[in-house]
Amino acid sequence: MQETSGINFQKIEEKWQKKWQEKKIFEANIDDKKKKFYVLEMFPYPSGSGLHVGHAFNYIIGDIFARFKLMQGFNVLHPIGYDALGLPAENAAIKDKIHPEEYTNASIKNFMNQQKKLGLTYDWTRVINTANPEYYKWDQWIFLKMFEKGLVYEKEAPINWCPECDTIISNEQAQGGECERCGSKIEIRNMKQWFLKITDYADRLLEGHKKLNWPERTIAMQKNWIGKSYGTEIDFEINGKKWPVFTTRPDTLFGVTFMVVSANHSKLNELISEKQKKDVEKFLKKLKSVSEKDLTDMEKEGVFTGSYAINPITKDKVPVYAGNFVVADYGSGMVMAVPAHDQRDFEFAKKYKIKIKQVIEGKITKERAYTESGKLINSGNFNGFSNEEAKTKITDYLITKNLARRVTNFKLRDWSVARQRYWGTPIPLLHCKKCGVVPVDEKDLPVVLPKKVKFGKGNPLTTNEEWLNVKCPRCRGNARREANTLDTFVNSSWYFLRYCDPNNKKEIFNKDDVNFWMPVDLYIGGAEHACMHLIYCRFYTMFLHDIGLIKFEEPVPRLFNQGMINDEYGEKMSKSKGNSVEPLKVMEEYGVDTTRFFMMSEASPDKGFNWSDKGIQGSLRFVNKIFDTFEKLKFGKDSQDFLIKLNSAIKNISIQIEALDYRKSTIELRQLFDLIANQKEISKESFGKSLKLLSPFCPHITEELWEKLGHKNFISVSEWPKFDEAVFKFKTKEVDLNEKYIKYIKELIEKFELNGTSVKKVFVYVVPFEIEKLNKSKLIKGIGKELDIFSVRDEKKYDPENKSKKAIPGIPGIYFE
RNA sequence: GCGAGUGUGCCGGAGUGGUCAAACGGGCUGGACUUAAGAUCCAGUAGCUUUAUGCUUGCGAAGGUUCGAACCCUUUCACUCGCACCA
Repeated sequence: MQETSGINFQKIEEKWQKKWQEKKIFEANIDDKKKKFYVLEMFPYPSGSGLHVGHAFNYIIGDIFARFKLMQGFNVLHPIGYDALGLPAENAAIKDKIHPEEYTNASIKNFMNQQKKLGLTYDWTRVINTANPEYYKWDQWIFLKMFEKGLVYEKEAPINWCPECDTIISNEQAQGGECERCGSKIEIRNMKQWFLKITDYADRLLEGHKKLNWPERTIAMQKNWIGKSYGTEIDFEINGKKWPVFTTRPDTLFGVTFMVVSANHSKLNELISEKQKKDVEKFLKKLKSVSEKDLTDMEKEGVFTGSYAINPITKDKVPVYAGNFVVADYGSGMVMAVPAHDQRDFEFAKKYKIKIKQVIEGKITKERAYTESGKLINSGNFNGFSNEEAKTKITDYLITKNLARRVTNFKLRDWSVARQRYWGTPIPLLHCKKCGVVPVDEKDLPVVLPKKVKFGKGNPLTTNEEWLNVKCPRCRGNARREANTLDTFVNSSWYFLRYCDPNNKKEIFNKDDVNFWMPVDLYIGGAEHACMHLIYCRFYTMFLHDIGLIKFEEPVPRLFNQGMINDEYGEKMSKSKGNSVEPLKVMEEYGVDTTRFFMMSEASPDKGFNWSDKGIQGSLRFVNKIFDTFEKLKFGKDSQDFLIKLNSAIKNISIQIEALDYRKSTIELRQLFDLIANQKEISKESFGKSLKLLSPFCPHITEELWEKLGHKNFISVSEWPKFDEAVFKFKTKEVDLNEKYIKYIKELIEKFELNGTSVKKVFVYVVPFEIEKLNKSKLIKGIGKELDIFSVRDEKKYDPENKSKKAIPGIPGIYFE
């Protein structure tokens, strides 16, 4: 605590936090008389190191909104929980030689204690913990429902393997060829694995975007990730067999001079001739030595397979190459190459001296293919058509010959959900020798994680034989449990539903509760989840909707991405760099409210900022000054100036909080309290209103001063002040329009009178703020005509239909009678 | 390459057609208070002079629209973030 402040913030904080808790003012209950509002921050992964500034920032942003809505009279649900399962806990536990469960429970306890110090409006009766079998039971239950509906399947596929985490990870978690958790280079392995058929929902995930009030870049990222494209799948004949190839450019079919199959294609062997075998093997070996990450920067390379493909339309025979730049699991893993009109194919053709055949008019240079549109040439019957027309015509022609189909392709892959690690939700499936894969009976849920396992290399769950061996519910024979656990993103895909009814043991949730509180009216979290959690949770919600459990398809109509907080020099905070700021230490030193106010005044919540201790001094000054002002304040009558400021603050802050533009509110509050400090006297009521405006930002000190002001209720749940427009009519200061403007009006009048129109009266528009300040008589004198003044900001708002005021075309702001 | 942004004083950033040398913070300079420091308060912080509710210049750059542009349009440059060989 700063010695100089003289105010014991800690005492005030503890006092009010205790009172809030005792009176349960933040506990949510279903109440049909009030409108509900569900504010949610992304629940944390409880790591051993406790809260970092990013957490605090996240919670405070949500808390201010929740407090605002509470004061506006909404029935607010503002819960918190812990995303407790997952690899880091397991790894940390192994390192510390304790059980992941103990590690996690200790971390949660620590997190909760720290969160409670922030003065947040959480409803602590609704806390959830995903590591609790009562929670993950329902993960398993949903999984079985998906299994029932055919959305769960097992297949051998190339998957992302993280050697560091010793497990498979999903595409979403392996972006850029690096593990999302630990940053290790991802290996591609072929393994039999469990998938959720999220691709079934690809179209609806895209479609749903239209309904969402989300940051555009988040939507753009999701769209990009889902990657829908329309095209044509054309059959080429290779060695007497049909090979489909996906293209978005069927118009260039006459220009195909070679084919490229992915070097990772599962049927590559069928294409390799005896003669080329050695070359291909050499090439594949070389590729293996390069990680996927480096591959993206690599030059396009390939090797001739020895096979030729027959172009279905020209009957040309073109060589088939195996290449490093073709994605194995997109389309059919093979592309038709048109070097004249595709830059990649162009580079490849140059390198391997393959023929380039131009089929669209345009300039091809030494370095660049022609990728723009144009008229078709060298394309048989299709010459002369624009390439856009040709896309349709050629596709139609091929379809009549049964050589092609119109298809839609997605970049989105099915969600690989199985993890070969311990600290996750056990997959509720059994392997029976007779019956094959059998789902666990619903009544046997939850499948609880066995406590006794050996941690080390490999999957710990395979070390407990007692747990693994079970009877098959179908044939009563011997079966073994599926030893994989679910990706922890499964746990977080529906947790917001559980908050609505967190302790239900009989069902996943009470439908009435969920349909009352959901959807989440405001969801706040980091942008890094755009293509993971935020896609998964939409998928889960759609699924639960489809099986009739919930009425809505989109869980989060409004999303807010908070910015990052970096250190003073703009560097990302990290423990290893030693530049991280511990929010609780700062709060101990400066007080919670000061820190809250500081964080919100540094930058808009969506932008983030570079943390500097210097800045917090300013906020401390502000908070201290409020106490100081209160001591010196004389209560009496409000001045007009102050009433105007207070009411504009009420109006502005209400709008700003609604838009999560908190930074501007902190400025407004500074100005307001500065003005209060300069008032000779002020009414108690107005001071109270000012405190209310500050309350969401600085809840403890405003509670304290509210009490000192003589109130018996909590300011936190008092009524948000109302804006009084009547106050504004007192503005009277005079202002002149600029001389040039007057001159311009005069010139116009002259022009009109020269044309024979006599001008009797002029209508002038000014900005609303100026209208009461305008020196009208001076203006009339300047122009030499009678005039009316309009308070209109935008000339487009004028009513040109109103015949009595004739508008001069093209010239805003002046009207003649 | 594609997508989303950003560019204003010493710094963070307000301002999105007329209230504008530019809010509000921070920093710096000077002053008051103090034995001193801190805290607090006051003044200054683009240039010029006639020191003024003065003039000029100015909001990445260049054009344009307008009586009037940081704000609208066009071109351009720079930076940040995200995705990326998706055919």
